[in-house]
Amino acid sequence: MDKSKHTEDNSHDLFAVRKAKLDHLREVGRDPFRANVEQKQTSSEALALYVENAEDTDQPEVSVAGRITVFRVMGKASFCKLLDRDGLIQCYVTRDELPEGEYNTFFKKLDVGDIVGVTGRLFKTKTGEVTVRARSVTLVSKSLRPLPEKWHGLTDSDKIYRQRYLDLIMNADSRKRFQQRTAILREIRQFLWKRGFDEVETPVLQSVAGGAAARPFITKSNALDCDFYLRIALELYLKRLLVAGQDRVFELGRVFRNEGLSRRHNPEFTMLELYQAYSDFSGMMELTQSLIQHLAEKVIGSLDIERPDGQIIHLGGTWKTARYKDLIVEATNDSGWFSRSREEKLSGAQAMGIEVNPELEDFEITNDVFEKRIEPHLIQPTFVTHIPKELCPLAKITEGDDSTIDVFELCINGQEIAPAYSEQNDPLVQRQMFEAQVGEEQQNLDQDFLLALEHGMPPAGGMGLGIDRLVILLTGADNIRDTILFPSLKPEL
RNA sequence: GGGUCGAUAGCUCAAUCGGUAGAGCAGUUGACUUUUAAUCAAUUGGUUCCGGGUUCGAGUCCCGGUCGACCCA
Repeated sequence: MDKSKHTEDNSHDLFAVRKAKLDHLREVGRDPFRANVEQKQTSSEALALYVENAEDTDQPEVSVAGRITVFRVMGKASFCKLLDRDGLIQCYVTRDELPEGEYNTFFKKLDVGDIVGVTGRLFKTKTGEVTVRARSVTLVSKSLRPLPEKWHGLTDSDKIYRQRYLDLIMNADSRKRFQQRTAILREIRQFLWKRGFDEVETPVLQSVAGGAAARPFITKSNALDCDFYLRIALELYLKRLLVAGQDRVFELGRVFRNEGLSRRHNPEFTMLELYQAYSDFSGMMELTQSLIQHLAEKVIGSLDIERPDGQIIHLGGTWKTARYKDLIVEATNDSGWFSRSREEKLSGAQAMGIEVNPELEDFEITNDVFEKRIEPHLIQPTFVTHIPKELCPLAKITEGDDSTIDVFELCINGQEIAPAYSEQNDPLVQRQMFEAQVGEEQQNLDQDFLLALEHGMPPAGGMGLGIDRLVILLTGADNIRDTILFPSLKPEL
């Protein structure tokens, strides 16, 4: 994009007009970028300093800084609004209150988008808006590109994602959502620190991508002359730390899955995984519920969350639990479902209108029923328990029922958001489960992890929480891309 | 991967049946010392996503491609 072409009349060329203004500033000895300015207050801090019912001359002086987003020149007086990290503040600028000549030769030539510092006393306009009466305006960064239109803002979804900075400048909703995401991450850490968990960092580059069933990204180390996988889960390294004696650990980090993109999937996404020795899946149930309730109260300020469709999700109280098998029996209306043959399940699922890959294993057909006919309807928080052992090789078998494992999947908002287990710590059983899972592909078996387990891992509860889906839930977003600052997109050219 | 829809000025959008590409905002010039999408007057600005084709004539129809959104897998 070359916007710097020169023509006779370039008043239509917004870049050229601003570049000419920039050149002029340099000619008269003002550096349009280098000068800094002291920001003594943010917009909201400044507004809070206003003294009600006091004379204008008794109001405090403030120094604010930010990007001009509104610019109204009305002859010898002007209003502009500055956007900073807290929001907007209005400034009132007049010819007579700026230093001699500044108003006409400098201030009026500023543009929407420029970043300035403004100092002056507060006052209230006749429409009641607390405003800074400027006695000085300092340009600290000239903007060479126009901002999107002020009323409609930026709506082109492609531009919103590719030029997120414009979205964040223009759309207060978007700013708020990402501030909430930041607050969620902060409050997760606060919550876990209080419970004695330590935050750790484990490898992103792994020679075996384990801990989940997903296709990894592959990359290459030049120095070590070998391939690495980008991690698909955090689990196997965190459990090594349980072996090491770190009884309460968590990691909050990016994982990568080389699979499709959708409203609910981004190739890189953020996971919380935590492990607590001498706990189990029921301990995790308490922790998960408390954590999410804490986040809702602290960040959103309510335990009732409204979805984009208006439905309310109630996060208060003790959440419902339901056994996987009971949900399946209810959905299929077949109390004998689990004793049916593979072929009977296949035709049963098809009779429910589910497109099933006929190659699928017995338990996979059942899980298709779960994912397509049950999970989407679990809007209110529900712990789904006693899940078939085939679905997760890393958890302990339920005592008294060797077909299920000590697990829950927390479903909210129609999607799985957090699985938790009583972690498998029998190295021999773990090896069998792994071997059954990887089949012939022995290179996908993490021998080093099994070696660690053979040294003895304390019994532990573990939990994984998909942060992006949690943010969708708590902020009422309807798309994962609206919760990720820079979602994965195809290159433009 | 499949289906549907979309891409026109910096931004948000129009453009009838295939017949001179328009508006608002932004920009430029002028007026205006309490505005709130400020107002008033004048005015500039187009590779209609890209490449082919049909046609006297294509933003519009056809074919191929790129990117995106939604739905499905």
